Amino acid sequence: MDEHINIFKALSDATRLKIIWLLTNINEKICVSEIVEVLDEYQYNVSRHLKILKHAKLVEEVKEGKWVYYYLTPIKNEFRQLIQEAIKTIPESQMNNEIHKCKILLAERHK
Amino acid sequence: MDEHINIFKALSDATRLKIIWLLTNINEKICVSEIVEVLDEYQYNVSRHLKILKHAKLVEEVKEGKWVYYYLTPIKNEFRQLIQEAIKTIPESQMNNEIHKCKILLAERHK
DNA sequence: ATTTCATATGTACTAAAACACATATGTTAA
DNA sequence: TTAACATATGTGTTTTAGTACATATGAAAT
Repeated sequence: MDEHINIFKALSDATRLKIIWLLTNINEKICVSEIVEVLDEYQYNVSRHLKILKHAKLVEEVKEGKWVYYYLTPIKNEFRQLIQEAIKTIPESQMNNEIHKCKILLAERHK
Repeated sequence: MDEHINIFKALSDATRLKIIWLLTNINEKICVSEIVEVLDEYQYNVSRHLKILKHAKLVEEVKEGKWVYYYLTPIKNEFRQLIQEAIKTIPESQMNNEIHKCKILLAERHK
């Protein structure tokens, strides 16, 4: 019960929902400074929100040099599966072009 | 975006999640005093939580004499559908026998 | 008409979450 | 070894959410 509530709570903030939405739609890991740029939010706030998402077991992290990359925790139960699918249905139009900025940024990265 | 956040926010409280879980599993409308008894919570708190669920468009109400019955808002989009299915996967064991009390209470009602 | 019952809400209090500033930690580059 | 960069966190402040008590509203029963 508490685990489920933690997940709902983690998703009930605009910044955090955007992060999860991005990770869901981009299907790549992304580092803190990239999220900061895409969401145009303070670095310390992004870090704190990521901590909450990690606590809810929605994301995991991997360190690579100076950077810390975050990615969706692999799904291991039906509840998470359905929640992820629900998030997938949130239309891109509602993300006031964060996704667009993100795509440009990721394209840069692949050069 | 805000609508989705409102739904997640509505579900991120134990009392409210229990109410939605009950409605999901009982598949019947239920009145305020019944929820009060089943969840063993103050009447005024239940009323307030129901107001939040109504605001998130998760429940609707129908008045019958002195009583106000609440029921799940009929599902009209995929997001809600998936959220409902996710809630359905939360096992009864996590609801520390509220569901049991509820079943007894509903059985009484059908006499 | 008055009492009783079911539900909702005003108001005050408390607790929890979000935010902002400064700064710490750790890593790479110069 | 110092400077620059990426990320995290301590602390204080503000905002929001939850709770409790009293009481209002409105319907049914006496």
